[in-house]
Amino acid sequence: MDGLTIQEAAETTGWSSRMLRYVEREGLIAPRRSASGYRLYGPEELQRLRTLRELLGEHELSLGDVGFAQRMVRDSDLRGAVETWLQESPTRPEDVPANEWLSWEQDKHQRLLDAITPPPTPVTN
Amino acid sequence: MDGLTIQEAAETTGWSSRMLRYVEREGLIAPRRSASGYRLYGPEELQRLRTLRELLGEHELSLGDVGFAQRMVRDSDLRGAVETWLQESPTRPEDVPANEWLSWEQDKHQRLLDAITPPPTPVTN
DNA sequence: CGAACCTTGACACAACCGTGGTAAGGTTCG
DNA sequence: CGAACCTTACCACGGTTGTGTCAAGGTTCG
Repeated sequence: MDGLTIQEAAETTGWSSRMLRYVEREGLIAPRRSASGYRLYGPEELQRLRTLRELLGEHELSLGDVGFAQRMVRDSDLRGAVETWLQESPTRPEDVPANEWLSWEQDKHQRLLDAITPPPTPVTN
Repeated sequence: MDGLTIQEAAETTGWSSRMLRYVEREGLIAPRRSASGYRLYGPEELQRLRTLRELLGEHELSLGDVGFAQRMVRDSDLRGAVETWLQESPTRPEDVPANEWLSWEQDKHQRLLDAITPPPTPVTN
């Protein structure tokens, strides 16, 4: 069995083994399994666990938040919907198809610029 | 007083007035106030409330999730940190501290030796 | 003026979150 | 073999979410 067991991983990352299972159930870090079902944490998972810990500590966010961010990265449909809503204050109908999330990164400045120049759009109720 | 009061807004948007206050406390939609402190919902807020309702209905997410997405849009520091973590999945052995590698390599051979005599145990939990 | 609103604050409550523990049973390994 | 792990599943418990309701007091407007 190469890879650390859950308890060993817990000790080197600062999580409890209980939380390691929880993190996995949240869809964030799922180590591979041995033939008999034991979780086996490799260096990569250990590193991610540490940085995850750091991330949670530095900003005010929850595992659920990170899980949600991940969902948005993977589900472009969801991401598009949320992004669209967030930018909807200045209300504009036709919008970019919101492709991959990288466009989010690359376009962010443009989008911000767009967002602060709102065309006065009266909505008919 | 131009603008709908909270109850009127509730009726046209499908939220309860209670939830309208809650949505506001979540930082999502804050209508302007009259001189005496009454919430006054304009067409734009009403529209946003409706689309927010739609968004929550169509995807499996919470007000908190949308609030978090908004935080990420506004706080580029936070967004950067989360994005960085999410992209960190690819294996990068160089990032692993040397001492980590030591214990890793140390155990590896032993673990491998142990692993080459695996009884194919069917896991039946 | 008085009914019908509005405000904030508080109590209530189910459902979930984060976390620990325990139990019953399988796996590893000296 | 037997101690020390591992697995899942469940109980517990304070905290947060989402939602309603009620109270005490201010505002609007016919």
